[in-house]
Amino acid sequence: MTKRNTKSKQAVLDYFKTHRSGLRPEQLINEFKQYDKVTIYRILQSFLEDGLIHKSGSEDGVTHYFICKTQQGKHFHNHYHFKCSQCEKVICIDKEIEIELPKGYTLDNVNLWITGICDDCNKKLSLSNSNEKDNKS
Amino acid sequence: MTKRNTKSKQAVLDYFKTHRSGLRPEQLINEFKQYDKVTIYRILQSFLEDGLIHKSGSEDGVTHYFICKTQQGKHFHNHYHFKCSQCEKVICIDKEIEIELPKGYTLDNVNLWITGICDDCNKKLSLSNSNEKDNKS
DNA sequence: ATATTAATGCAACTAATTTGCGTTAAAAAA
DNA sequence: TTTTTTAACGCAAATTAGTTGCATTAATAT
Repeated sequence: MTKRNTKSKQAVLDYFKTHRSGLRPEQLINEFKQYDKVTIYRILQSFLEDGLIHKSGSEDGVTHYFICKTQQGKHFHNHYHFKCSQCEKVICIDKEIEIELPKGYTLDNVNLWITGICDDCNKKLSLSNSNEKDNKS
Repeated sequence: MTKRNTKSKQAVLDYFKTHRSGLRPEQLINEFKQYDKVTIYRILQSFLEDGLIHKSGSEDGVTHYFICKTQQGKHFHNHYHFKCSQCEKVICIDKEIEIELPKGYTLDNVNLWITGICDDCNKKLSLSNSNEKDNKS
């Protein structure tokens, strides 16, 4: 028999769709307390198999899942992950990356994580900086 | 008091120096059975603090450690990690990567993992392929 | 409606890493 | 060189992330 559509799967998929950012299993487990963590892991596994999401470990070793914008199975060198070190949000940015490998090397897959400050946080930071200047005691 | 130089630390550092490839804790634990695994983890932690090595999680979530060629503390966008899916070796390749971030985003750190086939394995593969052709039964 | 079996919940397990604590051994001080 | 100080060590136990087994529940094909 084929796969089944269940409430839990639907709920998790909806959650992915309303969150641009990458999601950690732990986040989902907390968000969906009504379901067992095993169920969450199995749902993620199932979505992976269906090519609905993709998985990537951040530089500090934490697994993140991302909804796939294009469902072409594998995800090649046309996106990367950005983690804001201020708000901790992770987003998946679609942009071609130029990779030049040494002679004789061939490429299968690319996993690129960038840490930095996102636009929102940069704006907030520059705002609070100028406030500090104004209100110095 | 400051940090101490011990036999175990020296041995692990030497091991790093004689291995171009990235090392997993598990590998080191096996290599240095004379030391407790906790000691290995603490040595790695200590080297990290001293900027002697850097840490990076591969796309399948396995932590790897790399000796730092330049000891300038942080490691910025001038290297990436290549894992050969044939021989499983991981090497750190120094090569500038062009990263173009969306407007308003600023960059701290880059962690790039590439999976593919290395030069050595590609050669072996093409060799065994041509042998197959010659010796077909 | 009923039968089939995918999906679930719970408990227990595994692997990777960390913490606590008493002991050992670098290296600073005597 | 000997003594003292405490960083580093070894061992056991804890923690965290993720997995497995199995009996039960609920989608869905008949």
